Amino acid sequence: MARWEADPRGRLERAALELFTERGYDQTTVAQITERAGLTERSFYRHYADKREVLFGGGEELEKHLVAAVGDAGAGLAPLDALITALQAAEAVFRPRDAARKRRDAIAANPALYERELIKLASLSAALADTLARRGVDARTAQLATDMAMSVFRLAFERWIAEDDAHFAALVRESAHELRQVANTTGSGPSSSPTR
Amino acid sequence: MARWEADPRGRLERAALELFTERGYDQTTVAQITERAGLTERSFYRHYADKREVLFGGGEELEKHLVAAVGDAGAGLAPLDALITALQAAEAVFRPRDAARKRRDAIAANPALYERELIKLASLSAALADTLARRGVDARTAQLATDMAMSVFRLAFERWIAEDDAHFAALVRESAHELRQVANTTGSGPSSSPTR
DNA sequence: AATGGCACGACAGAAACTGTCGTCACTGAC
DNA sequence: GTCAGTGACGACAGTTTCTGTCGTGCCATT
Repeated sequence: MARWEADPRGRLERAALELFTERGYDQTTVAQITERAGLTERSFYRHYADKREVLFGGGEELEKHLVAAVGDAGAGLAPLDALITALQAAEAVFRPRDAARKRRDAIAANPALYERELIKLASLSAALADTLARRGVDARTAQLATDMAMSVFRLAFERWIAEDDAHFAALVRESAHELRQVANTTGSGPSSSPTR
Repeated sequence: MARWEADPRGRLERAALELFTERGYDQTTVAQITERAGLTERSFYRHYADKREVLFGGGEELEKHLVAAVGDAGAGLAPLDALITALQAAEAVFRPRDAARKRRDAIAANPALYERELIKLASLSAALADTLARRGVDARTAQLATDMAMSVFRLAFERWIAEDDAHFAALVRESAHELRQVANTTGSGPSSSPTR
């Protein structure tokens, strides 16, 4: 017989999301989370660097997945095209929509959690730009392309969460198309009609 | 005679930047900052919501300045053009280059500070997008245009800090030009030659 | 059966932050 | 001139987050 219950991280993450939803992030202490999950406060910090981190367990998985996808798609495509292509495969590592929604609501309700969300996205962005750079793309070009791709990603993800039967890849394509329109609608740039 | 020394915020911010530079953010306590600035720990939290905030005093000023500039430039320009035009006036509210450099180094050396930097930029981004939206720009278009403008801003600011006699407005124009090139270099978009 | 690794509990403590109350220079009304 | 605010601060206690350290018992390897 095992000395402790299984899957401590899963228990902590579920307990945390419940409590954050019930009473808010600030009003729940780490002691309450660990009490509900059935371990001690000290053990919480063995699994997570700080209190916020308990909501961001899947971040590395998404990063690895997208970095690999950019590697695959990178062949003959322009940097932004490679990124947009890779993004379309992201839905595979998303949480179920309702869990993603609860998590999003908790983050939106608390600036400290939003800060953490931002640095996770920045880390993802840096990893993608680095992947492009390793494939010979100029550093500034990689940065600009990745920033645009992340803008598309955020927009598509918001819409994916909001619309019950949305298909993420389609939202990515639509958003990327809109982004290119916005980039080109200008007095000084090419006045060609948008992509079709 | 005044009961207390003048400019407590200025003293706190200078003391904090000194200490962060000398021994790092994590290794300096709020008590040390307030001791050097000549007041108590409790008063620190009357001026700043938390320890990190002491490095981000000028954020509101930049935000107001840019929001106003977008309002002025908004007339007949496309959203992204209005933002890029506004950004070119940002240097007026920058700190001296050496102070900006120290601040940047402290932020780059500490993830917690970088998180705060990101949420400040996100707040600026939201304010700019809101300004566009108030002028009748579609919400998604405003978001995409603002994200691209912020990408240009970050890139231009990095270069402004790195190069001793750089002119910010010129860096903004160059970076915006590069961004449009990257957006257009694609198999599906317009294949016209870049802006000149 | 001995060995070491690993995940956790138990405990102590530093540092970040908050609540509350008292103090005193300054301000404006009278 | 005086006298009740007001505002900025000090003093102090308390909570919560986070860290350091050590001990314990299950488990796998040999």
